Amino acid sequence: MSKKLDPRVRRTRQLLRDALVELIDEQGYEKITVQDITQRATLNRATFYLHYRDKLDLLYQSSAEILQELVSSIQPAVREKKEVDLLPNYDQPHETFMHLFEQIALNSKLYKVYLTEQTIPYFAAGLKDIIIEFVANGIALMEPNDQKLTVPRDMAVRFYAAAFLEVIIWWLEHDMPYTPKFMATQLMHITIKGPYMDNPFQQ
Amino acid sequence: MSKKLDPRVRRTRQLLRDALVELIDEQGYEKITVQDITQRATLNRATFYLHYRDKLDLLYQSSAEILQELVSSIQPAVREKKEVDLLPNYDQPHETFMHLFEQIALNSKLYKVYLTEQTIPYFAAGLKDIIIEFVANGIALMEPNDQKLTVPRDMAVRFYAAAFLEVIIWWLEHDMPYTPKFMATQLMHITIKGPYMDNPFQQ
DNA sequence: TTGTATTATCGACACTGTGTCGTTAATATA
DNA sequence: TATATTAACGACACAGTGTCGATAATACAA
Repeated sequence: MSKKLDPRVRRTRQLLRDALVELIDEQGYEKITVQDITQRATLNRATFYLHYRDKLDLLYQSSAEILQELVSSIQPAVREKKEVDLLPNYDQPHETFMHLFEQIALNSKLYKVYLTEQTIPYFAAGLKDIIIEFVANGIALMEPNDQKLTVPRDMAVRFYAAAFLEVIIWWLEHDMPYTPKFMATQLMHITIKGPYMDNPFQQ
Repeated sequence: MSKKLDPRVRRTRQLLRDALVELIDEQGYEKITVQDITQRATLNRATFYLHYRDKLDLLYQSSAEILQELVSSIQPAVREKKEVDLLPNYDQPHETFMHLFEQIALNSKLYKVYLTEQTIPYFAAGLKDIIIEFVANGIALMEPNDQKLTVPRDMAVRFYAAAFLEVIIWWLEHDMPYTPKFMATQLMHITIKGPYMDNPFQQ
């Protein structure tokens, strides 16, 4: 991944990406101009165009890189586990989602800004796609038979993926009041039992 | 609501709003300029500024109006019902959500464009807020005691609201393959029973 | 340590889109 | 039909964009 890239180039790109996050946090994505970004990064505006096509391109590349790191950090941890350990268990947090929360906590400033700023394209959608993968795998492992699902499979996958993403955003908006382990456990609880402790509708 | 507004003004605003939806569908929100919008609406660019501050203002006002219509159309239908009829039931679709799907179907072109275009600010968030209200009311009616919820109340509310919104988007993306009644029933199923017909974790 | 290739800086340019004039034309309603 | 309201139109200064060519700085290899 990290080729022998000129340190100056890495420095310049990092400055631009940091400036972008800061400015989005302060003013919102829409209001920002390339001029603003290069000014904050203490770089010449022409330098920006040596690295990115426009403001959106900078956002896309930053997002893709962050999300790639997220996936890379979770895959190996999960591969070590045996399949049986990945099955949901009411009192044990799911490994994948625990790692997900942990990794996000390491970059919480960026995730919070990118996920809560309403005008940011791509990032939330990209993260949702990643979670969709996880959820699809989890449901497939638990129940491969479509007939034994309460609703169409892809509807269920989208349902839980969006719900999980929302809980992540909730957690960031509240400045991470619980540990990743606790959060992953909570997801397990609500997914398995639903919202109510005593559910009169369950057989 | 509808004051004695000059017909020409209503016509102009409608032209601008229709042009906005069309152009977002064709090119995406970010690429569109005020010039594009007025050209499509066959209006002078200066006329635009007599009604809206900028592109975002047009989007906000259109969104707010559509969402206001949605809420207005659901409230009276629900008020007629007795409280007991609003409690969830496994084989009956929830009234509120059935009306929600029906109302969205009446304006499906706009909802589809506004909800699936990733770069549109506000609209999805606004609809989510509305659904949050419905969900919060539903859970409060079903279980007023916080101790008897599996997770913190506001976490559960956000969880299901985001999940419901995602199912609406799924439905629109697939060009409404099921009736509103069927969709509302499906939501009831997955919310009450979870994704699996036979759930070994339920007491 | 020095030479060379790469990258950043700088000032300038044409271009697009914005927001706002003042004037003139069109039109809804009384 | 009169009149008040709104739209159309052309013009303007301005902000931001994307791209030049020339010059300066710097990383890295010999």
